[in-house]
Order: sequence, then structure tokens, then C-alpha cells
Amino acid sequence: MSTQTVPAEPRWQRRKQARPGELLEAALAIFTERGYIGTRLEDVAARAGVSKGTLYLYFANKEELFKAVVRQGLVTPLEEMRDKVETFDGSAADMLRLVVRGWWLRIGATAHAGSPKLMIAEAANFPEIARFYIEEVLLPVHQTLARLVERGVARGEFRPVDAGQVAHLIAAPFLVISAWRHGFGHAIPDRLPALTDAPALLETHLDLLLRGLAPVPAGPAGH
Amino acid sequence: MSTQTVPAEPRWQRRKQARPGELLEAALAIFTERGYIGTRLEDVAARAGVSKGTLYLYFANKEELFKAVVRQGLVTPLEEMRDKVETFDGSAADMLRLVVRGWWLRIGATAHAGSPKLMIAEAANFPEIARFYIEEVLLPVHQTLARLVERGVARGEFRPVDAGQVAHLIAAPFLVISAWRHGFGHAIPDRLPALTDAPALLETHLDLLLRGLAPVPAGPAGH
Amino acid sequence: MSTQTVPAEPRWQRRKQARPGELLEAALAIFTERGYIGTRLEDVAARAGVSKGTLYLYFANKEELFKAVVRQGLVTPLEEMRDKVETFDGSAADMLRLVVRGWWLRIGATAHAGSPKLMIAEAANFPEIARFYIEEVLLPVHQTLARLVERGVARGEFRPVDAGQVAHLIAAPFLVISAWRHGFGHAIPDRLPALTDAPALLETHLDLLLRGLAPVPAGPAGH
Amino acid sequence: MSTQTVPAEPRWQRRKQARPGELLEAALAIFTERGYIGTRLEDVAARAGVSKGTLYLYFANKEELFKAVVRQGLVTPLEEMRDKVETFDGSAADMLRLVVRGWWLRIGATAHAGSPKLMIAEAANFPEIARFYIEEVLLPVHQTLARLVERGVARGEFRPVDAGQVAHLIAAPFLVISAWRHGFGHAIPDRLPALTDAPALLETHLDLLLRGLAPVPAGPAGH
DNA sequence: TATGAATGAGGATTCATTCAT
DNA sequence: GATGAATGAATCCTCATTCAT
Repeated sequence: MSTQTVPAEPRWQRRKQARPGELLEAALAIFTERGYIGTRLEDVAARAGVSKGTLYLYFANKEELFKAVVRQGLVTPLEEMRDKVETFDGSAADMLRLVVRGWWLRIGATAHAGSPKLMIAEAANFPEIARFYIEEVLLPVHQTLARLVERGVARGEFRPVDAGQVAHLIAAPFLVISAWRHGFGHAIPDRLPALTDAPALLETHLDLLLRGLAPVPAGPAGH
Repeated sequence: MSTQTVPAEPRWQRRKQARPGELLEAALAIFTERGYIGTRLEDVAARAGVSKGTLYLYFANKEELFKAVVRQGLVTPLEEMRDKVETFDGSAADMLRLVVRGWWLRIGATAHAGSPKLMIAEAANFPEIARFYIEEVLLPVHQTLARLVERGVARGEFRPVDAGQVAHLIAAPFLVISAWRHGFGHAIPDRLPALTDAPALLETHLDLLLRGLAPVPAGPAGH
Repeated sequence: MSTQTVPAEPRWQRRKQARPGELLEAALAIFTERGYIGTRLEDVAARAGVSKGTLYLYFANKEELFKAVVRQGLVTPLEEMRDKVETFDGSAADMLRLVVRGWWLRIGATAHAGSPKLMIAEAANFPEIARFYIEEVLLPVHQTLARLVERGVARGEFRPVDAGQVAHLIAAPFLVISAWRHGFGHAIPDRLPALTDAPALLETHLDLLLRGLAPVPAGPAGH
Repeated sequence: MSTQTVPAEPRWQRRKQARPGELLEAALAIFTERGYIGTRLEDVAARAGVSKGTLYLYFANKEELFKAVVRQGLVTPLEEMRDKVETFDGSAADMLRLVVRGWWLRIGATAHAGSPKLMIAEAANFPEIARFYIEEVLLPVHQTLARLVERGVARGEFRPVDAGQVAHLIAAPFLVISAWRHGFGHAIPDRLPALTDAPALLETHLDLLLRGLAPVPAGPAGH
């Protein structure tokens, strides 16, 4: 009666092993799809296979969960890409191709692609998170791209251009693709086919970036 | 007291003058800032200087208000631009410049620029509205741009390219600028200066579109 | 200039001649159909062909309108019937037939039949009106019927019975018919056909009242 | 502090025990008193001793709660009565007495008696509910009564009559009693005493049904 | 008189958060 | 740790009432 040695029925086998990682994954998916206010914690919990109350064991409240999603879900994959770019030693044009195609493989085709859409939607509501996102995500990416352009100019591969501006223009289609895949595409998947085939669109993007529309003979930056 | 000729001052000046236009303007601003769900109709009403109930005299419910915002705020200015493009008879390159600069003047610099951000945020939650937006806004714009590209190719001004894809690439920076101005820019206005100076960014965009990054002598599409 | 003889534009021709009677009629119809709370003054106004504001020229508020409806709409037709009964000098059985058939012609088949349903629904919410209705409508009707029964008993036409109770039993089908015509019948008109043919039902009612179900040879009260 | 053996008193007794049954009971009372629209869910919750939100754990919305009230409150007791009648094997007259007295015991004297009043009030506003009520309550009751009458006719106990019509006439006083107890009676409990003593009224009803008002010697259906 | 735009209190419903188990 | 029933603040929407014209 006193020393309750062995529990007759091991209840814990039913436990869900709800580690924060799974919760964040579920949260990212739903935050991305519905936005911050549109996300119901009950749905996040259900998707993670736990109960509502369990979320509160790991995150103080909805806002903290949101911040954790942005922090954990975005920074890591980008850091990997940056490292690759910095250590690359081919031509600037090849580096550009590497970046654009790499973005698709590492981010664009994954769940992470939803985050730009999410941040665009919520930045105004969560200035603190927006600041964090700018510092930790946007600026590093922008710097990497700008340095890439500067290197191309320095090597004579590229015309002299404003690297900061060009960096934005390189990244712009990422946003478009992200928005389509996680926003409109949901509504009508096949209405703008050119957008659905993201890899082809990115190839055209590379082609235009390097050669432009004008029909002059390609320079040394050619394919 | 007898001959009551003409009332010197019209009383109706005291009225609230709550015309739909003002309501839409207020709604656009708040929808853009906070998203669909985050927008409280009471705030919209307050911003327009009327009471909650007044909104319902003009719009059946929140969703109808939202649709009206999208319709009135976007379709009209876009139609004007389209007309201009269709009747333009200069070179394709000049037409491209007209479009890009026109977008900035007509939309990008105005409150309308918030709508892409708004739609990106809400498309997944409101497929019906997203469909409407795609049909009424995105497709027409895309078609106009694609036709412009086709015309350039036909005239020999442009290399043979996939017009549908290029149309998306022409428009991509619009999205970036819109997202910045109405999302992140709110949080840190001066952290990515190249984005803040949208007109300059768009000039670089035009330059890249026409000539690319490669340092070849400019072709006939030159400035 | 002083004596403004003839008004250049006779605005008053557009006026609606909204006398209280028309308003009450419209109100009775809608109160009956939807109950007190369910009735929107806008609908009453629309049905009467006037504007919302006009109602307030004749009735202080919704409750006063309701009271006026009950007062004016019900008392008068009942008083007429009572007079007829009191001056009738045939047999009690014939008087009973007169009353039952008269109820149908004067009330059951008209808009007035809605009022019992209305009062049943609202009595608990408006005790004051209920009291008024009991005093002015129910009691007089009950008294008239009870007196009729007493007369039949006194004349040897009817068995000795509790006149007060029988009076209620005579009137009971009125309530059923009223409820059906103004309540359920709306939902499914043909699901209980015996109720739809109110005159036939009332004839059977008379037959049962006078002879009962038992198959004995009809006595002197026979048709 | 160390050996925290067994909590002497189970904490769960403090729980609110908000089972649907209690909610339905509270809802029936208030719906009956104020009608559908007049009922505020907050009041229902308060009467059941729970909060507003709790109602929504058990019923999707007000209409579903209303339907559940009708269902649980009426269908079950009626089904019990029907079973009794169908398996009864005495005379039709005795069966009739069983039904009329049973109605009083099982329904008329209970809170369930409020539902006819409730449905009369709301049928026009909620055709769907009215349809449900007709199908689930009125028709079964009517059929049972009609079959009872047909049986009496077949056995030679009753004169040949229209069973459908007589069924309505048998049930009519139920409605009157229900309306009085839950409507007017509230306002003036003692103004129409014959109605207040429902059991006596029903006995007179039975007497009239079987023998009529005419003073002929009772037939074989006698007491 | 008559109008109907404007108001805002009131009620249905949702969902983040708590807490007893 | 994990659960999910219970809570109640917050928000959409309705409609009786007012009032400038």
C-alpha cells in the first residue's frame, strides 16, 4: 500500500512525445497558410497531434510561439546557403546561377518558402518580429547578393551597376514565387502557368539578368 | 416673419457626408495594415469618421466591404493603365518604360500599392476573393505585359523569349516594393535604402531588363 | 411676393396618407407572423408603404405600436359576434352552430385569426398586454359561450355540464386552427390535411360536441 | 512534505458538472418563456450555472440548441406514450381515457407542456424547425390518435367518423391548456378558473367526446 | 408631416488562455 | 507532462430610435 513500486498500467505509452520541433513545424505550416490572427492554436495542436494545453507547456502564448516559428524556421537554412556562396570561387555568373537555383532547391520548393509571405502579412502587426526578420534574414541575403554583384563588377563580368539595387532585383522573383505557391496558387493552381513552373521561370530570370531582352550578341557572360 | 424668402445657409453641411468612397479609403488603409481578420470594422468606421452601423448601410458585411476595396481600389486604376498601353504606338522598349514608371506613379506611390500585400496575406483564407483578384487584376496585368513582350519580339526589338515568364519577371519588383512599403518598411524605414528609393530601383530594373548585366555594347533598345 | 397663393410645385401629392389604421393593419400582419421581437419596424413601415420614421409620428415606440395593434385589431370584431349571439333566440344547438360557423367566417378565415397565436407567444413577455387581452377578449368570449351552454342546459337541450369547462372545449379548436393557419401551416401546408379544411373540421367539432362518439341514436339535438 | 500519500478529498467535486441535460432544461424554460429570438444564450447559460462559451461546447449554435430542446424534450416522452397506446388492448374508450389522462401526467403537468406554445410562436420564423416538429411530434401524435379512433369505429364502439378530424379535436384542449399554463396563466393565474384545473377540464373533455352534450342515455361506451 | 441616413446598445459567436484532473 | 472542459473578452452584425432636412 505504501511503496507504490510498479505502476500497474503504464499510461505514459500513450504520450505523444510532443517536442517543440514538431510543434514549430505544425505552427509554421498553419501560420503561413492563415496568418497570425487567422491561426487557431487548436488547429496547430491538432496538426502536431497534441492537445491545446500542451502548447502552453512549451510556449508562453501565441505570440511567443509565432516568434519561435520565425526564429527557428528561417534562419538556419539561409545560413547554410550563405556559407556556400561565400566559399564559391567560380565566375560571378556561375555564382548567380548557383544562388538562384539553390534558393529553389533549399527554400523555394520547401515549406520555408511560406515565410516571406507570412512576414509580409504580419510585419506591420509585429514590428519587433519584422525587425528581427529584417536583421536576421533579409539583410544577410541582401548582403550576400550585393557582394556577389560587386564581385562580378570587379571582375569585369558585369557592367558597373548599383549592387544594392540589383540585389533586390535578383531576389524579387523569389517573393513572387513564394507568394504564388503559398497564397494565390492555393486558390487557382493553374491559372498563370508560367508561375507554376518555378524552375523554368528562374532560368528565364537568370537569362534576363545576364543578357537582358535586347537581341545583341551575348557577351563573355554567356551561358 | 412673413416673407420667408431663402434660407441663407444650407444646413446639410453638418451632415457626416459618409460616402462609400471615404469608407473604402479608410478600409483599404486598415485592411492593408492589419489584414482581413485583423481589421475591426469599428476601426474602419472610426477612421472614416462614422459609426459602426453606418458601414452596414453601404456594405452588406465585412467580406463585401473587402471585395469592394479590392474592386474599386485596384481594378479601375489598372484599367486606365491597360488602356494606355494598348493604344501606345512607340517602341516596345518605350512601352516598357511607360508601364514600369506608370505603375509607380499610378499605384506604387499611392495607397493602392498596399493591395498586393493584402492579397498575398489573405489569398489562402479567401479563395473566392483570391480568384476574383487573379481574374480581375493579376491576369489582365499579366496579359498586358505578355503582349508587350510579344510585340517587342515581333518587332525584332527583343530576343525571342517566353513572354509569359518575362511578364512575371517584369512585375516582380512591383511586389517587392509593395511589400516593403506596406510591410517591413513600417518596422525599419531605412535599413535597406535601395528599396526605399523605389523610382531609382525601377530605373535599374528597366536597365537590367533591356540590357542585362553583361557589359556588351547596348543594342538598339538603348536608352 | 407676400401672399404666396399657389405653390408652384405641389410636393404633397407624393404623400402617402399614412393613417394609423393602415399602419396597424400592417403591424398586425407582421407581429402575427414573426412575434414581437422578431418584427422589425422597417418591415412594418415597408408593408404600410411609409418610411421608418413615419411610424414614430403615430406611435411612441415599438411597444406602444404593439399594444395598439392588440387593442384595435381584436376587440371590435369580437364585440360584433357577441351582440349577435346575445340577441339570437333559436335553440342552443343552433346557437352553437351559429357561433362556431360565425367564428370561422368573421375571424378564423381573416387576419384576425392570427391574434391568438400572437398573444400566446407574447403573453409571458407582456403581462400587461396579456391582462388586457384576457379581460377584453378571452373573458367575454368565454362568458358568451358559457352562457350559451347554460341556456342549453336550462332548456333541457344539453345534459347538465360544467358550463365554464365546456366553454373552453368549444373554443379549443379555434386555437388549433389559428395556430395551424398562422404557424405550422406556413411550413408544410399539406401535411395534416384534416387541419387545412377548417370548415369541415368545425362541422365535425359541432357533431361531436352535440352527439359524442358513442353510436347511440341521435337525440332531439340532432341536425 | 515528503510522503504525499493520498488526497483525502477529491477535488473534482468543485467542477461545474455542466452536462447537456442541465443545459437543455435551462434552455427549455427560457425558450418557452421568451420565445426563440427573445432568448439570450447568456441567460440560458446563467440559468444552467455555466458560462456563455460552455454552451458552444455542446451545441453548435442557438438553432441547434433549440432543436435539441425540442427533440429531447418532446420526442422521447411522446414515444413512450405511443408505445403504451399501441400495446394497449382494452376498449377504445378506455384507450382514449388513457391517452388524455396520460398526456396530462407525462406532458401537460411538466415543463414539456411549454413546447407547443413555443412552437406555435416560432413556427413561422423557423420553417425548418417547424417541419421537424410536425414530422417528429405532431404527425406521430395525430397518427396515434387517428388509429385509436379507427379502432373504436372498427369495434363498433364509435360512430363512423373522420378519424383524422377527430384526432385533431381530441388534441385541441392540450393546446389550450399548454397555452394557458405557459402564456396567459403567467399574467393572471386565476381569471379563468376552469382552465386552471386542467385535470377536471380533461375529464369533461373525455365525457363530451364520448357522449356529447345531448341528454340521451349513454351507449355501450359508457363510463 | 414625412423621410431615411446615422447611431450605438445589445446579442451570437469565436478562441486564447486557464486549471483541475 | 498532458489533457480538454470551462471561461469571458472581443468582434461581427442587427435594429430600435433619433434628427436634420
